[in-house]
Amino acid sequence: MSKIKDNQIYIYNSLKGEKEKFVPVSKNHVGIYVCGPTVYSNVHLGNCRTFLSFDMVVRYFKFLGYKVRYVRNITDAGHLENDAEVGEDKIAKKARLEQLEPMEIVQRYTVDFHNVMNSFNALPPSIEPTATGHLIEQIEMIQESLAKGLAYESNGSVYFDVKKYMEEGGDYGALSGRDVDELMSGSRDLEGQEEKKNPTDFALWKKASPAHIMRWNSPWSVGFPGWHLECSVMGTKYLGKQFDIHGGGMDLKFPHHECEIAQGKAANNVDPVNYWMHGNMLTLNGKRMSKSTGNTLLPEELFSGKNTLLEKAFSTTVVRFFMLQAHYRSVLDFSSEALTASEKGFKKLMTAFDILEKVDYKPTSLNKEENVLIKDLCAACYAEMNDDFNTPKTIAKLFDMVAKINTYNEKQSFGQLEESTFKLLKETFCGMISDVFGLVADNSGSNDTLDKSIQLLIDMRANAKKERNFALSDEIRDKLIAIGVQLKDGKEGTTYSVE
RNA sequence: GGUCUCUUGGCCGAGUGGCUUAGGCACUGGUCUGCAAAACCAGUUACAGCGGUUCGAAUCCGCUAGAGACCUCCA
Repeated sequence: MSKIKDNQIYIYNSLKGEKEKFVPVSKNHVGIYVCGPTVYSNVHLGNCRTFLSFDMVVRYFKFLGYKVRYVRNITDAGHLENDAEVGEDKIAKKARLEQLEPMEIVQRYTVDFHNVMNSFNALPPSIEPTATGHLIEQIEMIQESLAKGLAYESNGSVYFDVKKYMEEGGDYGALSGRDVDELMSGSRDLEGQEEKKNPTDFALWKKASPAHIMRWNSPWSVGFPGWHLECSVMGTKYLGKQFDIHGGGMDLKFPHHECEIAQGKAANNVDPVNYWMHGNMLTLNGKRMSKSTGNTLLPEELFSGKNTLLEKAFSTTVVRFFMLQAHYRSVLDFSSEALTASEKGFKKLMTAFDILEKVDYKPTSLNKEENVLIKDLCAACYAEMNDDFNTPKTIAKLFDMVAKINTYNEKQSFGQLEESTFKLLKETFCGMISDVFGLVADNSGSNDTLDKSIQLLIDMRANAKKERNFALSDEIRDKLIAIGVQLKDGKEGTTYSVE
């Protein structure tokens, strides 16, 4: 519990445009809502970045001892498409093309999404609600807005009245820095526009066209809920009318999150969210990954290496580490070269991790300087994380620790640290890597049999060296490296690592 | 067209008024080794351009150039 007290987190609040002291609604508890995927196709790496960013955020809160309720929705209905078949549900379109039930599509890609998230070692949310599972609540929220005069019905559809909302003290545009008057004049001509009082008004309920397969009954028409409603409904239902953190990708800031604020405020007379967090985009070839433009990379292509952009296959853990090396609010460009560099650094980090996990601590005479240095490094890790989850800076500190760990290991001098300092080092270093960053060593290739086999070869090589039979000892070393096993000669004997 | 953001060394990527040598990768030298690798130590390369504010600016302001995001479904 004291860890919470010792670590005051500052969060960059998109709503205010600055870092703010994090004070939860309920002491030692965090309620966080993250906009989940629209399940009409495979999630790509760009989608993954956002979810992994917030996975790190949730993990850090938990690491400090907060009780976290993490809600991340599945959007399985309601998003409109803006090409030839305007007004049609994305999911419905795909369903017809593939001659499948809409829910079959939803099921397939939900499963895919879960598999991908698992492979990245992302923690599952506490609640993963679906839009279709909350239609009653959505209809109720529309009714509330209508009752308050902040929404109006038009031709079977219901729209949110932004102008009225502004007149009653609303601040539509505050999150995304937009001027409502400009939006009123600058909006494009979209289908259904004539039903609206003003171009900025957005749909709460849409009457379904005959081609629209996903449809439900409502007091106004057979149709489907508006694009922004589900998050408002599910966020407040599970986290309260005013909750701590709402996260999502930068691209959702406008209009999605702007509308969410308006809906929430209209329904409950309070700002629904205290801290808005927006993760930045993962780019490919300098441009944002996007389903609609096809500029994407799928996780499975990464693991198999089957993409012209990739020189080789990469593991999920390396990709995760790569992403953590950049701050979540910065654009990150994906490239094979950058990933290769990360992979090498990651291995170095994990080697030190293994050393620390296995080392036997025996106190010797105290080295005050080193003792203080380690304590400072540990404190710095927390300080960097507390500063708007600055993972790249935290990682820089971890690498400083790597140098220390390696030196201590080589000189067998962990004992020069106080026992409490050693424990702190282990807890901080290993805790940040595995608990907060969710990084796990790739031990896929190693097991007991392998370990014994390689140990046998190490012994044989040692004997060959003793007899100065370097041809044999080098052959063992070189052939092992060709297989992917690297021998490491140290003062205390030879160890190995598996590629 | 409107709104906004970014431009850091060979590459990735932090930083934000005066020592951060950020860190990683790569490279160079050294220690270790039978030779290597690994590890450690040391070192090199920088703040898009121009002008301004300031005792001092990569960091603040302005202009120019380039890139990107949002304005429409999108993490």
